[in-house]
Amino acid sequence: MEFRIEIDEKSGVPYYRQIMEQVKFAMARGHLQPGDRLPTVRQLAVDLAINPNTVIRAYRQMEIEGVLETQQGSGTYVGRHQPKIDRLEKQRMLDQILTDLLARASAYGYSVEEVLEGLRQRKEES
Amino acid sequence: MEFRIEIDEKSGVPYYRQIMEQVKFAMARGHLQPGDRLPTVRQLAVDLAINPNTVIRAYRQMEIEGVLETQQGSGTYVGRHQPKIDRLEKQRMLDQILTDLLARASAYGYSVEEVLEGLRQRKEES
DNA sequence: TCTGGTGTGCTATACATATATAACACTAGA
DNA sequence: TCTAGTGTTATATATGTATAGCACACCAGA
Repeated sequence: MEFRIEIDEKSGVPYYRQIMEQVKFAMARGHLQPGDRLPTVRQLAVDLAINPNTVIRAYRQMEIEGVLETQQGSGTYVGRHQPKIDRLEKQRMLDQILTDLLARASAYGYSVEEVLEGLRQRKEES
Repeated sequence: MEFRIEIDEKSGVPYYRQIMEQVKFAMARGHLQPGDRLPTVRQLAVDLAINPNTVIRAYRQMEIEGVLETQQGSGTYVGRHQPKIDRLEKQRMLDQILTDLLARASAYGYSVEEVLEGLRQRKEES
């Protein structure tokens, strides 16, 4: 399963929200299918180096929303009701990421063009 | 001056950070030039319908970083003396920023191409 | 000089976020 | 039945975020 969560500590976005967003995006992309088992609370907490309560908060919130189903003693699973992530929301998230990127870059004197060029080189290398 | 700030209440990103990001982004794309006067603390607070202290926090943080200069009684301005940064460190920082970006983008399922396209659009807008 | 607009400083309050720690309840498998 | 692993709950603590309100200091212009 190509499903990995990463926490950006510098983004200012609460950890539990980052977890929720990435799980939902993975579901929308099909990387997480209904019935799939999510990482355990404890394991994900260790992987992300955060407190288990923070993972619980993200999972529980998504269960309330109906996108996840938890079975105490067994695990947390992807529910049948897929979250709706429309084009607008995807665009908004990309905008947010790009704004954050450009803000950091400009703090070091980079222009949009320079960032663009740097990214092109990255792409070529891979 | 085509410089406008908007607050996304749903994003989870603190208001003062959104202000900082957008000011820096406007600088990067040239919409804000050194010496330009920023909106007053009170005016921006009214426009964004937030508390003046939140605006102050954003401005003060950027002054500490050296990107803004405040003149009490007069206003807040884009700094004329942008911080000098060692070229090597600058290059290293761009690498770091790009790495962070790509990690975050991939966590949300965006491809390098999508990120590139988003950046191109940003460039066109400026 | 006076006045209005500006940034600054401070206190207080409320809420959100994340942590640490410990216990509890349920499930699956040996 | 026992055990390990799972999600759950609770308490306490620290920090971050945003608000409200007030007083003060500085500057430019009338």
